[in-house]
Amino acid sequence: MSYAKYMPDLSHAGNAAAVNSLRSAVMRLGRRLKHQRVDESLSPTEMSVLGTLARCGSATPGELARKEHVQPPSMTRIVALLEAKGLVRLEPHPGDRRQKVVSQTETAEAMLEESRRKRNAWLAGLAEGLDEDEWAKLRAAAPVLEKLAHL
Amino acid sequence: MSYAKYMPDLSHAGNAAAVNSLRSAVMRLGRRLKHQRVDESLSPTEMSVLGTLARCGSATPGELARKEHVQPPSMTRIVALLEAKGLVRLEPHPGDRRQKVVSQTETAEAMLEESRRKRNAWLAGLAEGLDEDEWAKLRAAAPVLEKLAHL
DNA sequence: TATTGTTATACTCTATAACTATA
DNA sequence: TATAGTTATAGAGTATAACAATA
Repeated sequence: MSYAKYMPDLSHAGNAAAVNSLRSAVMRLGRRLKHQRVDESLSPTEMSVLGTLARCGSATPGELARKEHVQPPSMTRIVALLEAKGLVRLEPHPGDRRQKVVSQTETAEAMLEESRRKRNAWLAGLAEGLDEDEWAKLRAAAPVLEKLAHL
Repeated sequence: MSYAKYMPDLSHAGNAAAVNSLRSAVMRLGRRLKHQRVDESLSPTEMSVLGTLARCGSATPGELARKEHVQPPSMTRIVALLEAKGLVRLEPHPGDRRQKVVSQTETAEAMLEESRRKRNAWLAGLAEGLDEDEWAKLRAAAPVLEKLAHL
């Protein structure tokens, strides 16, 4: 059709292969990482709620339900289970007696840290098969992937 | 404790931050990509079975159960549902009349291709917020991530 | 006797609908 | 009257146990 110098957008076509490769690798790695669980008794959503609380500090059941894309009754049950396991604490909402405030306990914090450690160790073990040049490329791309994940 | 030049292993400590960053970004991106579904009526495992069949060509129900980390009775049900939807074909196993051979249909192939397209488009849209330097880093790391995902 | 796949049944997770308490 | 959360109930997905057919 036309030459590259007149079509800067062709660089996007060049990126298409990279995008396809990234999608495939990220989804596969993500699935395998998810299997590295530290507590088999917690469901994926329960783990996710703990992660959200770790990021946000605390939240009401309604906020959690919206963030986890789950209906309020499901969150009621999840929060009750997490409380029974000593992983979250429930307090009355200051200023609205209908609401509650959910926050993570020290136990949950320690469990999340152990979970991150375990997954990091698994990934690092997998990456032992890489040479120094490949490591360098990963180190360079890591911050970009993080930016992408939070866009 | 000691100096870097006497501890080449410290390069692994230097990689630890990258590993942590990668783990976090890959899991988050993976979760978000999983939500970009082309057919809401298929469960995650059903989609995964189709993906496995696309990679392997065909497999017996027992092989599929092992690959998907699911018990045989669950795979019986999944295969039956996929067959009812016209996404897989069942044939007798040549040489062992206890087994069956499951393979994907053209319909499934087309659906998977559309699914890849949709996720690629979503990811490419997200990555529009990156500059050329960041793109270059992603392009360089993409093959490494693919290698990692298949190790 | 061991293995492949199926049937019968129960458990877990989530959803919708109806209800209670508070705003 | 609207909103936050709960209770009651149903549906989807998976597991275990018991069984049939074949190796």
